[in-house]
Amino acid sequence: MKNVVMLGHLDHFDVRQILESGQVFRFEKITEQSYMLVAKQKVIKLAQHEESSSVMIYNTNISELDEVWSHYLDIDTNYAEITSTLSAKDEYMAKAVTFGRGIRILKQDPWEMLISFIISQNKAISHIKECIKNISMQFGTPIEDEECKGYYTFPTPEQLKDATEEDLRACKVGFRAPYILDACHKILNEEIVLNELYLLPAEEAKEKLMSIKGVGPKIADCILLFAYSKMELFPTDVWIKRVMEGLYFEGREVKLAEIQKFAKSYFGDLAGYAQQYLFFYGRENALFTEKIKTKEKA
DNA sequence: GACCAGGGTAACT
DNA sequence: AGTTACCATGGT
Repeated sequence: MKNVVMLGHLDHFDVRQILESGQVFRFEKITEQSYMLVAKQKVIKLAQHEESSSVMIYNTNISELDEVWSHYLDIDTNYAEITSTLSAKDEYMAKAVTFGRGIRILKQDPWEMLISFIISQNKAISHIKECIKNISMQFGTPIEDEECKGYYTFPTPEQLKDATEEDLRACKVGFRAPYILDACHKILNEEIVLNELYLLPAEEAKEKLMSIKGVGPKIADCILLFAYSKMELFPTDVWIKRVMEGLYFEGREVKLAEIQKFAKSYFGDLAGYAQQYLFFYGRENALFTEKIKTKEKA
């Protein structure tokens, strides 16, 4: 039976920061303090109390928390240690960690991450969310739930294989439609077995993923970080590139390879975490100053 | 209407 | 090996 579960005394856990840090796309903001989240073929509501910061998870129960959500939400990782190590690196990193101290890196489904980040290329996050919602409604399965209606699972490869390129374009994925179909085929004919990638070193897993059309180094890094917990990776998108150039390269433009090399030596096994704090800090600041600008104009 | 978004591919030197 | 045009779509 579904109910409510509370996570109390949990530091380094901010629902908004976790969901709005660009790692997950299947959520909706309900109020300032609560979100709906679709994951693991289920729908839950996450609500966080402003002062006590305790988290309520609606539409689940204790055993499901133990079996599913605790792992998904990365509850057992010691973020106190991670943040203190990163904060000691430099002043800016310390600021980023303070700003996003409630971030956790979720352990999401490899197949869903693969398709989601193929869609992500050269798109804004809000639009990525729309595309994924369209695809789920079109090809996923309605989630049977007394409390939460109108939600759909992310389609399996078997469900998605019936999609035509036109179907996918109708979901607004544009030129990425053939990429999605190629991913589908390579999974179904077992040219790539996603579960085997957990066991491979990051570099080998990355090569396999990049044999799929539309999957380059950045997208492969995202999949490996957000689904396979390869925490040493440092996905470098346009935001991270700007932040890194400003911080560690005196503002001059540098190659992706140079940023990767620096991040690997500077952040080591914590590169993935560092990347997430920097992304969240850099992006929220940029969006904030942009908002101020447009307000001044008006 | 140009420019940008959690980039990558293919066709060029 | 290193550049560059182009790729859909929506927002500013």
